[in-house]
Amino acid sequence: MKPTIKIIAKQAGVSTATVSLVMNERPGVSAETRELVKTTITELNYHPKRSASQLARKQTGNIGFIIWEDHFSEIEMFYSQCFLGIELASRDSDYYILLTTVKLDFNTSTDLPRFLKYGDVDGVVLAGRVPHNLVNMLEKRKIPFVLLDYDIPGKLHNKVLIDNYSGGYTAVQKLAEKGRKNIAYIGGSADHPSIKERYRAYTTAIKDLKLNVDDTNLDLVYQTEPEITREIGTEGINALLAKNIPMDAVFCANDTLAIGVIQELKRQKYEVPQDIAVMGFDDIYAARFHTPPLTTIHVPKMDLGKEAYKLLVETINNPEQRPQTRVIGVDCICRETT
Amino acid sequence: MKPTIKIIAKQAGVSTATVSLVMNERPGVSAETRELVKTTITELNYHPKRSASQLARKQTGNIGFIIWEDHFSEIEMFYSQCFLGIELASRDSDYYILLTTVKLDFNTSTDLPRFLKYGDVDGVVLAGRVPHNLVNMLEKRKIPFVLLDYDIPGKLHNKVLIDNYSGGYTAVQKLAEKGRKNIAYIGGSADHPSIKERYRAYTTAIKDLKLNVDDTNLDLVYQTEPEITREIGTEGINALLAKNIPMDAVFCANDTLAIGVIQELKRQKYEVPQDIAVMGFDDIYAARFHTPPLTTIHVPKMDLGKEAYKLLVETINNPEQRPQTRVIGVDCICRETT
DNA sequence: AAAGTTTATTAAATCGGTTTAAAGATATTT
DNA sequence: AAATATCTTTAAACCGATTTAATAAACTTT
Repeated sequence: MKPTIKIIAKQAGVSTATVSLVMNERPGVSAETRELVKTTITELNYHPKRSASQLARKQTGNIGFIIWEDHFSEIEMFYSQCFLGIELASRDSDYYILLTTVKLDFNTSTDLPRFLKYGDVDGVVLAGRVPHNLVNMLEKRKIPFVLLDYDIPGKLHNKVLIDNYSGGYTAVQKLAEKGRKNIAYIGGSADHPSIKERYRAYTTAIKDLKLNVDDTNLDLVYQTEPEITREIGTEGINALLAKNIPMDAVFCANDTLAIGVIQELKRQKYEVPQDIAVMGFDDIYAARFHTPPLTTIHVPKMDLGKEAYKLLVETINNPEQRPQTRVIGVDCICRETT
Repeated sequence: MKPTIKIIAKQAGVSTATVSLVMNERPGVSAETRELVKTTITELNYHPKRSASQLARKQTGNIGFIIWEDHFSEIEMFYSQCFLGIELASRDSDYYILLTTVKLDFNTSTDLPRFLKYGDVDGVVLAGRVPHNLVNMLEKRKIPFVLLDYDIPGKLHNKVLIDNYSGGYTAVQKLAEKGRKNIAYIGGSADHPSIKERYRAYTTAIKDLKLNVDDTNLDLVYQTEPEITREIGTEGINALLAKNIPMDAVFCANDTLAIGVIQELKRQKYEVPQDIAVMGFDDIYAARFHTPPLTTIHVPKMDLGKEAYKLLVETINNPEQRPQTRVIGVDCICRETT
């Protein structure tokens, strides 16, 4: 039988109250007693039962992680890595992470994740694009939450963002450093805040660095609405090539696009990077193992998760704290496509 | 304030015991009382508190999902999909799934997942290749568990497997139906039980169907130990081409390899499928969107997870049940590489 | 040395369910 | 009609922690 707090108390010759105080590192216990209790705890290998302490504390000890179904299944591991960062960070705390997916066309009353319906979490991390009505609902119900790599413009929320702007700027800068003069941009999901920022950085950098002088109309840009896939990359590069404007580099809004672009360029016998350099964004797993290995803006996904976790826990412990925005820096990893 | 069982009892004019009996669908309550209690429960939107019922029931209400770190991060979503199947299946039960990763060189005493160390799960699903000492430990501690897509030869465990053999056989059969006579095999991770089975099916089918007659030494095989990557595919196809044996099709032990193979074939100006047909295995997300779309053996990953979940819950509820093996069927999805 | 503080300790209530055992009500047998 | 069996219902114990409020002990003041 696993030991309980009573066993420990009896064994150490103190009350359960004292044991509890020691376990939770709270004052009001003499040094000797504290020591005594601690050794008994380790001797008997005692671990307090979660359900009991949760019941008494009126906490659940769980954190929810919500992600759009398609994102978890289909995009190349980006958010899974964020999840892993959270899971890792949670390991030296008392929280467990409950992962669930939602559909984007989701109905607050019928599709609500179980752990929200039954109040089984103390807070929630929302990864990537999530239903706005879900966010509103959390706000209304005053459930602590953090947006991870997502932003609802005009709303003040806790959020952890990638430094998309500086990443985009660096990307263009690096290409310029390598001597590229006519740098194109290919982006999908133009409505996603992150992608918007990357594009904004691109245009600014182009101007600042006085690039694309042959192209006064900023015509080296291909953007579409749909989700980002390799096919959009293929489509995009073809559209740009068709314009017959000088172009010696492409900055892609993410790696998946970039891989699609390179594939198509290779098919059409362009040499990468000799003829056209390609820069991605995200540094997904495939980027490193691509042939040739993709130069890209590295996003520390685990760190994103870690930071979201930290921010959430702070918010849980301090509900009155004003919503915060934390920005995670990125850097360029030069591989062989530039 | 959220209603408690007491509130419900008072509201319905019965005891908490009765409410509990009704909630858990247990006998000993008259039809009218049952009805009355049920309506009060829905009226007040009552949900029993997990921690309280867990404490009383001496259960945790959690199921652990353990996966090798590298598998979760790097292999193309295979096990993430299995996880999703489990998560989905768990939704209409009372279990929550706790996902964690372990390193393969893992030490039972220092690296034990938290939920095992503290006894916070009622059972565990182990996905893919996992440390054997972990399995032994679960066995010793009599914690219910199910292996998902893994098998420790010579040991009797609960496990859910892919029908690798029939999948492999079908693969060869389909290629033969398309008129292919010299079918090669490329496989990595030769020590993985699943891969072994696929290879066994290949050799048997080749014999049964009297293929590869030009090659009496079964020399159209490339196998290596390391993890499966696209690069191994490239390596493999080159090794086979170098042999200069007639070859009009390649069956790859999984899709990742297959994609590597196709990439290399294209680079070397072979036409797929005209010159060489390529068949994969797994039907990963990328297979569908590959150019050309990959013909492959579809593995219903969500169903794998679902079945593992069902089996685990059965085992939890009936610990004396003998270990079971459940095999999940597969089928060939013909796309454009054959 | 008595009174007042401060510190250490614990008895007992509490969290919100489940379950056992006993009582109460009904139905059945003799 | 009394005795027995069956079905409903519930009081109270229990699960294993936390926390409050009271007590006991040690330390300061005057």
